[in-house]
Amino acid sequence: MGIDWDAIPYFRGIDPCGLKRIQAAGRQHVYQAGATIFNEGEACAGFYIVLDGLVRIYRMNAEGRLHTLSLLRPLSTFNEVAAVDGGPNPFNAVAVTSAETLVISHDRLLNLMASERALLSNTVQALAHLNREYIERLEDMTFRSIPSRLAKLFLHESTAYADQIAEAPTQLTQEEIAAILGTTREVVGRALRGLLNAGLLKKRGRHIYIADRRGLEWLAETNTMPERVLNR
Amino acid sequence: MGIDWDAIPYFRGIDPCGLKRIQAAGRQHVYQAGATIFNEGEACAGFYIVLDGLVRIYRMNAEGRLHTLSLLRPLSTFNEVAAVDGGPNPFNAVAVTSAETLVISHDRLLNLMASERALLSNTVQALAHLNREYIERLEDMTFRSIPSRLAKLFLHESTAYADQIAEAPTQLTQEEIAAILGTTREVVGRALRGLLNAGLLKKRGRHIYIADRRGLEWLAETNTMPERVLNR
DNA sequence: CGCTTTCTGGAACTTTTGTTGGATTGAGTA
DNA sequence: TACTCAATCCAACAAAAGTTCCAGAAAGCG
Repeated sequence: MGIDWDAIPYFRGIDPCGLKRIQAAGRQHVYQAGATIFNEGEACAGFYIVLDGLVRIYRMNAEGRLHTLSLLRPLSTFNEVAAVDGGPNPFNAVAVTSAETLVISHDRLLNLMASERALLSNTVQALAHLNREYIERLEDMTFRSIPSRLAKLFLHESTAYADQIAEAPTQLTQEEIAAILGTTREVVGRALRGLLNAGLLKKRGRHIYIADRRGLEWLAETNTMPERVLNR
Repeated sequence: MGIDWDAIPYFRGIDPCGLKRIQAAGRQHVYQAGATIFNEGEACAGFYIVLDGLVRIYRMNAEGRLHTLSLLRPLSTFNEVAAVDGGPNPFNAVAVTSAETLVISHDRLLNLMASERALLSNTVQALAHLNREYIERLEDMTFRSIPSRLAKLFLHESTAYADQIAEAPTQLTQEEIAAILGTTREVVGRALRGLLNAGLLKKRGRHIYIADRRGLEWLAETNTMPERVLNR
């Protein structure tokens, strides 16, 4: 099956010939659910493209608590940093579901960047974008409370799927959410209860829906619970 | 006065002719102590090189608490992310002391990168490096306690100046340290007292010295106070 | 279906961090 | 020297986050 290269920012504007060389430089890998893709600190594993499945990028502290930096779906890329500078992998990667990836080694990536001008400048753009994301997350961790980060997560996940009023990151367990926010399950449960009580979220059966988008936005931005606005 | 271009990673390996063109593309700016260089969210201010003085890169939350992302000395660079993607500045920059900078606008930087191959690939490396730093700081914020972050800061600052056993970031006020760690002055004071009591740091007059490097490293890595090792 | 496993709800408690406010020190300056 | 301003110290308190524990609910499976 062909890959939709244009859906991956790194490969935009590269001619078919170049794409062929890139594909030839890559190796495909299949992972079972739960399989480790690579570990933090190990020698550079190369540049990865998720072709199928779900991949978790995470870090773990000494006590075993883990922080999910991202959950990646197909056509997302990861480990660009190590792939580019050849240093050790900056985080762990694991296949959440069974997954398939395309890997380009550090050496080959450098070669490709040397011959494909567009790849090089796309990489600059992509790295800049990544940087912005990290700065944002860093500020979330320093300035925002957990309810606020949770609100942000709901807003983000809901718009990611569709702009419907009601969608929500409901397939995520509290454990997963905790790992994303960098806290523990209990705390997430408490915060979730808080948002439900405040009327920002609503539960129907298993699923949680956004009840008050404005309120969530307020909470996400200001870190304070919105005054109970009962105008609806 | 000439600039030591080789001391700036971005410009390594560029021939004198290219350096001349780069310098020609830059504009020099002088700032008084306390002057704002640019603000977060504003249109891209370009690529900055600190030529003289001390520059603070920071973010601020709604309540006015500020988070110092870095304090930059001469020949450091900043705002590369916005300069490269042309987006809004991701943080604020202010001259702490009177300062001098060289600025290259987004447009000109793109032109230079188009003609100077080495600049382009150096930028990829530099952005990757920046990324690693942010990942590291993100993990510090998620996993480490304030005493632990403080220990890390002391270790980092002390080695930054010299590898002497006793140096310490003592010219920083508690207020400054608090902004770097993303907390408040009081908390820093308390943590500092804790490290002094634990015998990890020592105070002589105004200055604070590292008394037990091993202990600090332990604290920075494990987040737990080292058992009182009285073997000295 | 019954059993096991995973996920959730929620209370009670501890620890850490943030906040407030007053006392003290010390460097610089009139 | 006396005054002033900034930095520090420290205690007491408030709030947020982390921990422990147990009881139910739902999902998956033999």
